[in-house]
Amino acid sequence: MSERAQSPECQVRPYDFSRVNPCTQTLGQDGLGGAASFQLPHGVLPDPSLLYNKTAYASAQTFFSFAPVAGEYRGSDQQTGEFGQPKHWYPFAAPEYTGQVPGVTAATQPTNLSPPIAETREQIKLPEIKTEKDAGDDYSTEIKVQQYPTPSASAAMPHGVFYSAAWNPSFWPGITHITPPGNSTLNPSTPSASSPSMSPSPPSNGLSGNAFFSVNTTQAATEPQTQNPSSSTRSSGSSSGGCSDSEEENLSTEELEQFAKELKHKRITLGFTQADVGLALGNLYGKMFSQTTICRFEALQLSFKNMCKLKPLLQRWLNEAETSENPQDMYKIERVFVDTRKRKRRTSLEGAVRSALESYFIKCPKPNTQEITHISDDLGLERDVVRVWFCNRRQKGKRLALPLDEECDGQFYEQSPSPLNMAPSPIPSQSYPASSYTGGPSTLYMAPLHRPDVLKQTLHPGLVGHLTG
DNA sequence: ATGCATGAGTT
DNA sequence: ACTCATGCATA
Repeated sequence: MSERAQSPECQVRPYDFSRVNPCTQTLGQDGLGGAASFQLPHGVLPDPSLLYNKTAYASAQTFFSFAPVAGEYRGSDQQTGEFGQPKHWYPFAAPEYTGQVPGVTAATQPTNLSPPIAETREQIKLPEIKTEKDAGDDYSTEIKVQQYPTPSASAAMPHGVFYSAAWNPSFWPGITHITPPGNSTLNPSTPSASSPSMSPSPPSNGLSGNAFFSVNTTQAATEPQTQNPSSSTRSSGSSSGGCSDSEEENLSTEELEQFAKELKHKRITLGFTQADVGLALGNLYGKMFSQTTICRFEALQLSFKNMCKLKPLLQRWLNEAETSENPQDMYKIERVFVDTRKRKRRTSLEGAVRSALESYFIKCPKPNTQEITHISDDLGLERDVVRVWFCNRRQKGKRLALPLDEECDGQFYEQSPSPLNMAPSPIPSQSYPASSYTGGPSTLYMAPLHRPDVLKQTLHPGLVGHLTG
């Protein structure tokens, strides 16, 4: 069994809403019609150009010298509701609304109305890596504000061109293999929103001119989508089987891919942001999600299981949104939460350090305590930072198949017999295929590996298992 | 959109 | 100590 064969299959638990994400992103970041995008993280007007400027990972080379103390922490001090809009403020983490009745369309009654509190945080700049040090006071009581954007933004219309969904299905259980001859999973010819049937209810947004806006009421209507058994061997793993909680059916990759695309498309058409969707889910079904998650869902960057788990919810939301008279209501429910918990300040690793870590990773993706210490020592990082980095790196490696070609081509990293022997090779490897990041969103999800053999060298057994079956 | 962090559940 | 789901913060 692979690692992913874990059982908590239906752990769609209420979660803890004490930490609700505030992401106030708006349309435009989707890499699609990017037009109207006025998001204000902290009252700072971002430069639209920035959003797309994925200036690769400037692979700092060769030295660990201290980064040019160019403060990277934006001086985002406050954000005193600069939107004339009223904001509902929940002084204390709203009690879980898990028990909410599905169907309560956006009717969330604000318990308390208060002016948002200004949040003040100080910036800490460290030479190389920025982390929180004594910032205990920094984020002890941050107020998260969720404000809703103007639906009109939906004017920015996509054109049906999405990223070339190329997340590697081969990492998912059930997806037997890569490139099955013929009916390959990655069929660019997504026959999805092909039927130009107008939506049953063009939202009051007045944006109904999208001829290609197809709504498959059949599919969306009643979520029970137990369809398409075409998915070969799925879910074999955890025999925990019975997931009474959510209808996580056997979905095929195509389906998910298809749905993700559809979701994104329609979401944008309806004028919702990813954050809106996440919020709406919470209000409608009691499970809130962040912009990040919705984003990852659309980008197919979640695990297969996770995708399957979320699909039904999103499906329902989509259905609601399409049917609703006032889709805007769905996200009008701006909320503010107070997160009293402290979170370590996100450390920002310097390019060179990342490269070094990457090198280490290639040699040994799973360093033990000792090795971690060694690495952290060598790079002058906190052990935990290193540990977490590796965790995330592994996780990332599973989500999207890394452009292994690049990594494997670099001959210098052979899998040393004994990882323990890792030599601190600060060789800023070209591990980070910066090139691939410059070409825009679509290039990121590049070529899913088609070389299981090569994979073995780099990935762990568990994954290989899926590949070689 | 993605890097780093957190926490629950596993192994 | 790891995996996995998820999210905050940031580019």
